[in-house]
Amino acid sequence: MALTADLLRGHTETIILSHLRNGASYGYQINKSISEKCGSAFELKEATLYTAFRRLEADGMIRSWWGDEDTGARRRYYRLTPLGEARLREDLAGWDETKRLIDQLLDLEPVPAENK
Amino acid sequence: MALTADLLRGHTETIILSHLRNGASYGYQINKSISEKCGSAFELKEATLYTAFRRLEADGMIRSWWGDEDTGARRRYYRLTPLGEARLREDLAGWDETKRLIDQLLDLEPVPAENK
DNA sequence: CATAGATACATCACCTGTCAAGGTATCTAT
DNA sequence: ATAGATACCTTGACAGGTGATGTATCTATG
Repeated sequence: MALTADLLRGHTETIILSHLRNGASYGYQINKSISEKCGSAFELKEATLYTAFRRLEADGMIRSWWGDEDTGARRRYYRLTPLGEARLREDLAGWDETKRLIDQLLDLEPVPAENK
Repeated sequence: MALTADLLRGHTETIILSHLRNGASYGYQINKSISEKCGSAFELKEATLYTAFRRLEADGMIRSWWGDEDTGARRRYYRLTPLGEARLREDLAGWDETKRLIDQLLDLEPVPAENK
């Protein structure tokens, strides 16, 4: 298992939603932003990104439209829907809970020593 | 996506290895211990557990043997190998890094505001 | 003694998210 | 012209998780 390959599985959608919090953006931009944020530690693959976009839009979490650029390659913009905003809030809470849960399962947290 | 379904994917092996840190144990016991630790929040499924055991043993991370119980159902015990101990150390470090990385990707960490 | 439930192991087929590989098209710099 | 960046997309394969199902033993209950 690679250092950061399967460990981020399931977080892709949350990461995307989070990147749309501050306004609409498009795929390439989001990917760039993510890459810059983690240096060489991790890279969201394009295939993963676009399949996640599909899923999120099919689920009504984001909406997309073609930009009207008259120069350069066309861009498909995405923005959060109200559903997506709610989902993001849930996911953030879920991540917080997940962190605590895994920490506990790995004995990284001092557990109240009343068992045994 | 459920609250804690796909989010723990990839951590199963680490969780198992961690549970073997304090000595040998067997599948059912490990599963019970995990369940108790997280209440109703999460449950390691048996199928998941046993396939993980297979993988870990095939990779030389754990070793197993049949217990000599003369009463009750037979038990297959597992213990860490030196390889497994090393792997656990790596995984724990990896988890720490993963936490920081995801936090950053979700804008949960104050990032040095020198970009843009 | 029949029944239910806990203990304890195991396998199989399926589902889902990830990703390598490949593709298209436009603009900019040399 | 050529290379490289920008920008999108699809396909097939893979791997881990899991529901369903099966085995066998022991204990408690009426």
